[in-house]
Amino acid sequence: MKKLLLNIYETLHRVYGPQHWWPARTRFEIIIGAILTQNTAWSNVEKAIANLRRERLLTPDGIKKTRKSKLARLIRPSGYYNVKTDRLKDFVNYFYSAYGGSLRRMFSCDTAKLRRELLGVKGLGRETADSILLYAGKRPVFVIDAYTTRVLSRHGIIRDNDDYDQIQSIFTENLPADYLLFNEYHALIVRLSKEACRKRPNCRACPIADLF
DNA sequence: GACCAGGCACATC
DNA sequence: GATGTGCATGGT
Repeated sequence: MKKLLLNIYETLHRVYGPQHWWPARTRFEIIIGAILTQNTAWSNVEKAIANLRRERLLTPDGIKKTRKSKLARLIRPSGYYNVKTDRLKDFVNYFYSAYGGSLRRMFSCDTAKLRRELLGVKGLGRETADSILLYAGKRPVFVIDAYTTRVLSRHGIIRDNDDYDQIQSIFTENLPADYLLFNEYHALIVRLSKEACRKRPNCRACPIADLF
């Protein structure tokens, strides 16, 4: 499995090149994006992010001080806007009460402790917490999302009923705990899934098909 | 007009 | 622990 996973990574990296993830300007923007993209197409999240940026609210203080009704209006394009407004508020409430709104302080925490804390915030599940840890915190935590599950399932590496932790352990038990590797690997999986592995798979365009 | 998209909380069994 | 449901927009 170790060899297979590295082969997949090397092949994807050779074919697609570095992906430069996460698509965001700041660490805080990564966190906002991670929440807004829950079960939502990224193109819709971009519109919401652009609205927040235009209003100069893409900051902890901006989210904290803005009324829910206004936040909801601005993030409307990303869908589930009432739910997500509460999630943004819940996150910044935690962020201020635990770390005084300082990303540097939050990310000076031990990874396991911070993950437990993030999972304790309503609205942050495993994927969102892990995305924050990996892409904003630069921690070697592998993110399992719909793309990852789809690719692994289609190539027979997992079964359909494997849960998040089981899938994640395939990566963490077989790869070195390297932030840059986990970042690039996950981004490449997303790229592969979009290019060749959608609902109607184009397996002839799949660069890793020969590795199995 | 159906179907899909980088989840999650909550109720119920 | 497993399963079902609500949340909502914009692109194909």
